[in-house]
Order: sequence, then C-alpha cells, then structure tokens
Amino acid sequence: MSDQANLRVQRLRDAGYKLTNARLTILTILEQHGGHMTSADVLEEVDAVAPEIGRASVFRSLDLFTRLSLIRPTYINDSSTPTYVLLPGGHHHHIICTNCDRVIEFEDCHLEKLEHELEQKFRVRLTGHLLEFYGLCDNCAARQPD
Amino acid sequence: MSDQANLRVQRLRDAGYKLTNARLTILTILEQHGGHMTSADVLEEVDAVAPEIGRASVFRSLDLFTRLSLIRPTYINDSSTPTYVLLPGGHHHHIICTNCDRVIEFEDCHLEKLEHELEQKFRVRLTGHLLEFYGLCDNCAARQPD
DNA sequence: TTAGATGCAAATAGTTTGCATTTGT
DNA sequence: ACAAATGCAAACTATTTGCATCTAA
Repeated sequence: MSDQANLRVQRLRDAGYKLTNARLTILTILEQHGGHMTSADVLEEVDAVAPEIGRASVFRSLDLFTRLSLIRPTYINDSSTPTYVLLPGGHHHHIICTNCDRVIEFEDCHLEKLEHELEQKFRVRLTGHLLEFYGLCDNCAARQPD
Repeated sequence: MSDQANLRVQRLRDAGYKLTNARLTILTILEQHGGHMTSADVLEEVDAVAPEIGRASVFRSLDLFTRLSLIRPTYINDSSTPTYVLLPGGHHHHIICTNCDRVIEFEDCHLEKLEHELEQKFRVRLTGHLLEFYGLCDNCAARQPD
C-alpha cells in the first residue's frame, strides 16, 4: 500500500470510522485507477472485484470519503453523473474542455500561500482543494475560431 | 439588465444560439439569485415565474449554459444534486465545509497569471475557472478538535 | 459486547428522450 | 421559410432507504 493510501486509511481511523472490507476495497480501487472515476465506474469495478459488496455501500463510502476530503465529486463529462477525484496531499488540477469534455491535468503552485491566508482569515481548517479552468482545448479552439 | 447579464446574452448570440424566452428567463433567474442554485431551485422558480416552461427546457438550458461556461455545476450540499454557480467575468471562489456544507465565498487573485501561462502552455482558450477549498468551518473545527 | 456498517431489494428522485408544435432570425 | 428550440409525458437511470444481519474494535 502506498504512503498516500496509508494516509487516507489513517484519516478514516482518526475520524473514528471502522476499517471495513467495503471501504478498503473501494478506496483501493480509487487509488489504482489514478483517482478519476464516475460512480458508475466504481460500481462496475466493485462488481468485478468483490461482487458481495452492495451498491448502497459504494454510495455510502463515496459519501463518507467526500466528507473526509479524501475525494471530491465534480462534473467532468456529460454532467448528471459525478466523477470522483482523489484529493491527494499535493496538487491536482484540471482544465476541462466544455466542448469535448477532454480533461488536461496540470500541477500547480501558488496556492499554499492563499490556503494559509484563508485559514487565518476565516478560522477554518482546510484539508484539500480543487482548481478547475474551463474553456476550449486546442482541438476545439482550432475548429471554432471567433 | 446588468452589464454582466448583457455579456452572457451576448455570448449566447455569438455562439449562434437563439435567444428564446425559456433561456432568457432561466438566465435572469440565475442572475437574480446571486448565482447559487440547485437544479431543483431553478425548476421551482421557473414554475413560479413562467409555468409554461417545461422541465426539459430547464435542463437543456442549464446544459447549454454550462457548455458556454456561463455557469458551472458543482457539488456543494448533500451531493447527488448539482448546484449551479454563475461564472462571472471576475472571481468567485468557495470554501466548503465538508461537515455542515456551509459555503464561504471569497475573492481571490493570483490566478490570472496562471491562466495565461496555461493558455500558452496547452494552447487552450480559457473562459472561466472555479477554485474550491475543502475543510472544516470555524464552528465545526471548534467542535471537532484533533 | 455492541455500536456501527453491511447487503439486499424496493422506493424515490432526478434527468433525458421522442415527437408534434412553436418560435427566433 | 425553416432550422432550431420548445413543451409535454413517458421512459430511464442513478441514488437512497428500511431493515435484518453481520463485524470491527
């Protein structure tokens, strides 16, 4: 198990939740897929790997992980179904083409400073963030000039 | 009609879409509510203001506006239902409490530079962005110490 | 030991589709 | 004039709930 994965398991424990087979399986699946899966993707993979785990548990786990800021639902594709994104300790940001739904990932910085400022200003405790830019990818931009 | 609103209408026209009553009504509703509405909120308001507009048109319009980067669906509350956020010309960012779902908005900067860098690096044409931080708000942080 | 989590299947939303009709340009 | 968009209602799909059973701590 990767360090990142251990960290997530730790967060589960720390928050007082049980480390069940369902939760561990789903977390592992998310990690293995690079952390970009729709709920349907997860359901399908769970069915393939551990068919004894029920639909409901998948949704319950995804909800829990979201509350713990381990993952974040976001609308990437056709909308209507969320894509869950792993929120790593580090950075994870998107450029989403609003025409063809292509996703470009990029590493970014400059946000740690802002994060600290916000924590002080609003007295919050921040555990993750997601930055998304929207627009046209190179292909779509070329085909659709002003 | 505000300048911002005019701008949005302009974007619709420019993209070659008709300026129908349904679209205009829905856009107006979004503007009037400060740009933070779930699909259910919009449906309800449409029903109150212009009951002749059908459900389907509401969803079709929200999809269109999303493709045009006028709005963005995001998971703010209980998940499962999207909240649509107006993407203004300016800034509009969130801190979302993953415990009580409170949303704190903040103005931000430092992103224009990054936006330009990304446009050049990936040859994309960006039209909007959304930055969200996740964690515990002051209330929830106080009640849930390490 | 026992509160918390699970799996199942049925119920509930939320969203999309097909098509005849209407509307903006 | 006519392609594009609408409204309706029915079809679909994704998600949630209730409850008896099981399990991690």
